[in-house]
Amino acid sequence: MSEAGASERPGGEQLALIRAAVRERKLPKARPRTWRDAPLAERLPVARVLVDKGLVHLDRCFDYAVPAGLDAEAQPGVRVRVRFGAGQRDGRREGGGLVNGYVVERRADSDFTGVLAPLAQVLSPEPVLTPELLALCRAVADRCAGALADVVRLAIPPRMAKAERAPTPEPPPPPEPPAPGGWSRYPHGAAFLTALAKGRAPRAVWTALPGPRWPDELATALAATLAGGRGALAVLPDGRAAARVDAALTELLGPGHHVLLTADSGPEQRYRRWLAIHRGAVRCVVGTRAAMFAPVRSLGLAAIWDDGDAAHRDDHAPQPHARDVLLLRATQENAGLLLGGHAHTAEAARLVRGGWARPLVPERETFRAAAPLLRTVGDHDQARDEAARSARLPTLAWQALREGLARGPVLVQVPRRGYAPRLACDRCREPARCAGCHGPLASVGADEELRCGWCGTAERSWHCGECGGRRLRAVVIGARRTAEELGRAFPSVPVRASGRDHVLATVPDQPALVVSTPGAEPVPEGPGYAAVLLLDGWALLGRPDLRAGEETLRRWLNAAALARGRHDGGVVVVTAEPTLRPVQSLVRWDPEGHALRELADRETLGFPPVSRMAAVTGLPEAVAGLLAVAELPPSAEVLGPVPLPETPAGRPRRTGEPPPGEQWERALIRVPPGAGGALALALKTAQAHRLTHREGPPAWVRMDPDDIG
DNA sequence: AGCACGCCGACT
DNA sequence: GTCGGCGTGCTC
Repeated sequence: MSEAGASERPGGEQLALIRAAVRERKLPKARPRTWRDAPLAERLPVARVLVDKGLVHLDRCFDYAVPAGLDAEAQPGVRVRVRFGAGQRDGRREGGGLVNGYVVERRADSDFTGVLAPLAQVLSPEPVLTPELLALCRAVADRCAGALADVVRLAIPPRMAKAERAPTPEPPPPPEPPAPGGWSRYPHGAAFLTALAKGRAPRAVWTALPGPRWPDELATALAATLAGGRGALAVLPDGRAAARVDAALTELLGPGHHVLLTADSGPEQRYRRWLAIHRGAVRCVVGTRAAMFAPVRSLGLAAIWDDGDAAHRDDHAPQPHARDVLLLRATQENAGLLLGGHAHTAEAARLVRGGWARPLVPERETFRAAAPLLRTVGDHDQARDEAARSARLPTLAWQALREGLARGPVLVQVPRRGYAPRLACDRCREPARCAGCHGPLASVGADEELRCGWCGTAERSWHCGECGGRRLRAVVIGARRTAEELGRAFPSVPVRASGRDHVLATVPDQPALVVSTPGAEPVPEGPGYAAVLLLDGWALLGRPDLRAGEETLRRWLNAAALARGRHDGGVVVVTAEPTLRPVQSLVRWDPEGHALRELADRETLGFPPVSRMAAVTGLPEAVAGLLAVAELPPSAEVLGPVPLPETPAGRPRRTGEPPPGEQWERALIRVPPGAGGALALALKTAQAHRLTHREGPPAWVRMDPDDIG
C-alpha cells in the first residue's frame, strides 16, 4: 500500500483489499477517516496547537488542518481536541489518543512537511488562552525552565461546561476614586493612589505600618485602579489574608466589583469566577497564588502581600513564584506594581536599590506612634535568671505576659517543631558556613565529619568568621512544651492554640493566652494584643538557611504588627541575642535596612537574588547525567552534587523530593546576574535531550530554589 | 509518556 | 519462514 494509493479515493476493490489486510492482521484496524475527504477551511486552513502534555521535549506547538466545519469556532485561544502520539504507517494516521490543546494561531501554511492531521473537535468557542496570557505563560516557562503547557495548566482552570453557559453580566461602572484613608499616613501614599487612578504604572515596595489597617490600604489601592478604568489584582499568601482584603474591598465598594479566587471554592465556582474575569464582567481579583495568572482585562495594578511567605510559590511544576509572575505581568502588561508587607525580602530591596520600584515608607514618627514597645532578652539575661529557669522563661518575658494578661489577649509565638538547625558557633550563634562557597556546614554520617551542604567539601579546621570561636554546637529545639507550661502557669486565663492544622482566624479582645506557630497568629478583634512574646528566636535564626535571618525577622514583624501601639501599652518581647542583626532590625523596626544589608551580603557572597541559582535533584546517576549533557553558560559554577536528606516519613512528599528509600543528590548551579535566562534554557535543553534519548532516570530542575541551605 | 518501528533468537 | 523480544525514535 503506497502513499499514492492511500491518497486516492479507494474504490470498492481497494476497500476489499484493505479489509482483507486488516483481517490478516497485516494492517491494524483503521479508524474512520472521514476528515480526509472533508474540505478544509478556505482561509488559514492551518491551526498551530499547543498540546496539553507537559513534557519538556514537547515544549513546542504542532500544526493541524482545520476542517471547514470547524473554521468558525477554531479561533486562536480556544480549547480543542486533537489526535496525538502515534506514528504513521503507509501515510495513514492511525490510533493516537485524543488529547486537549489550545489553538495558538491560525496560519495560511505549515512548515511541517508531512500530512497534517485535522483538529478533531473544538471543545468550546471560548478563547481562553488570549495572546497576553500566552505571552505571560511563555515568559514564566522560560524563567522557570519549564514547559509552556505546564504553565498554561496553572493559568487556566479546567473547563466546566455549565459555568460557560451561564450569561455574563455587564461590568459595573468604575467606582469613584476612594479617599486615601490609611495611605495618608505614608508620604507618597496619596500620590501613589493618584497615579493608579490616572492610568499610570507606578511601582512601589510598601512597608506597611504595624496594626490591622493594611487590608484597607490594599483595598484602597485596588479601588483607585478601578476608578481609573483599569483592572487590578492582589495575591495574598493564604485564604485568611485574602478574606480580609475581600472584606475590606466589599466594605469600600460594595459587592460586584471584585471576586475572591482561592483554593476553597470548588472547581465549578472557580471556573465561573475565572470566566467572569476573562470576559471582563469583573475587573478586580483578590486571591491566593492561584490568582496570579487571573486574566484581568487591562491590568492596572498587580499587588502582592508579604512576598517572603513560602506559600507564594506554587507547588506544581515548574513552581513559579507569585512575585516573579506579577513582576513579569507588570512589565508585559504595563501595569503598576505594589509589593507590600511588614517585612522586606532581599528581592524587594533589589527592586528599590535598582530604581525599578519606589519605596512607600512612612516617616519614623508615624512608625513610632503605631509600633509597640520592643524588648529583647538575650541568652545572658536568661542564664542569670534562676527564678524563671523552671518555666524556661526570662523575668522580662514573664512580666510582660502577666501584665499583658491583665489588659487583653497575649500572643506567644513558638517555632514549629522540626525547625532543628544544624550547626552554629557555640559562642556567637553564627551559623557555620563553608570557607569555599559559603554553604551551610553539616555533620554528615557516623564519623560526624564536617561537610558543606552545598559543595560537599570537608571542613577540618572550622572557625567562626564572626567571633573566631572554634567550638560548634548543634542547635536544638525544645520550645513547644514551654508554651504548654505557660498555660499551667496561668490557670485563670483561657489558652487558645493556633497552628498548622488548627488555625484560629480571630480572638476576642479579652484576656487570653494565644499560643501560635509563625504564620498562624489569630488576628485580634480589638486594638491588638496587649503583649507579644517571640520565643526561642535563636532556633529560627540558627537554621542553616540562606534566608534564616530574613525569614525570622519576617515572622517576628508579622506577629509584632498584631500588638497594640506602645501608647496603648503594647509590648513585644523577643528572646534572642540582642546583638544579632535580625533582632536589632526588629527592635528598630527597620525591615528596609535589614533587607538592604542582606542584599549587599548576598551580593558579595554570590547568592540569590543577585546571582541566580538552579537546583538539580534526583538519583546520583540522573544528576550526573543531566550535568554531563547540559551546555551551561561559561560563567556557570556547579556546586556539588551532595547527598540529599531523605524525605521525612509522615510528611507528604513534595514535587522534586525523593520517594522513601531512595538516596538522592542535589547539585546547585550558580550564574552571575544576567545569565539566569541562559542557565534556564541550558537546563531545559539538557532535560529534553535526556528525555528523548531515554538517558537514565529523570532529574528534577528547579530555578531559584528556596531551600538552598 | 505511549506507540510503532526495526532488527535478532525460538518456534511451527 | 514467522512470531515477538524490547532497544530507538517520533509525536503535526
